Amino acid sequence: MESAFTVIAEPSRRAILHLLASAERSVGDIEERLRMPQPSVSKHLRVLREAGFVESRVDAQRRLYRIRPEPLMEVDAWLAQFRRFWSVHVDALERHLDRMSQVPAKKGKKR
Amino acid sequence: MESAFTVIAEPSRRAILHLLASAERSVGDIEERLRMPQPSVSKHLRVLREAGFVESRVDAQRRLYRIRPEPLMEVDAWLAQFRRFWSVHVDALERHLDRMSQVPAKKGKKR
DNA sequence: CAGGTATATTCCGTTATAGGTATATACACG
DNA sequence: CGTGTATATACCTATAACGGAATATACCTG
Repeated sequence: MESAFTVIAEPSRRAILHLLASAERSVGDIEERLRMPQPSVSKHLRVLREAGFVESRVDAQRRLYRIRPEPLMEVDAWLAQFRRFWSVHVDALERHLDRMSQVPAKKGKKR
Repeated sequence: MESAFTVIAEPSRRAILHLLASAERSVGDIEERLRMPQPSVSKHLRVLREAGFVESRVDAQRRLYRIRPEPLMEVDAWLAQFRRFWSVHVDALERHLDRMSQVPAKKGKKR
């Protein structure tokens, strides 16, 4: 199977995923929003589907596609090993925000 | 310039980045740890360098390569739009771990 | 400056993939 | 059941990228 990384290497596929991030959409919907030929959309959706990024359900003649998170989580997990390279900046920002907000959050575990 | 996504689509390049995540390394070091021909290593390092993933410094005849976080941060930023798809599960895991750990962390903001 | 070590580059052949066009399948509805 | 709409697939071509082998460059040391 295609690796999650090679699948999202394609700009059109990232654009499709971006669209689906906000809502479930039909092929024709994607086609017109991205101004992309319909066979291209279908082909990219096939790749996305086979790699587990999306799933579809039938609605009359249309197929409605939506995000499946698993492969994206895999990418996220791979990225984890590098977060310490920029977490120092994030921590600095966090400290800054802590100083700014004078009301201490009682249950401070959630961001 | 090559997109950060296409650069990390290559398994050998992800392997190199993984190695560099733990320490700065020379080309020969990478070569033997990954059992990969030296020209391949150099060529992948060139791609990584030109895309901003790594930088090198000179140490006698050797070049020592280390991570630069910017392109990885870009990938991380792109992933952000999808986190809500699995954050519910992460929260569930977090609650589970909270229940498991009977000693409440006094300064619970850091993990 | 000669020889050795470390790394980079060039050249080449193979292969995978994206895009375009045409066509096929699926479903709805009169 | 025929026509229109929505989506999928097949076929083809061009191009880009990887890997391998050979070679070039850089730098150190005696």
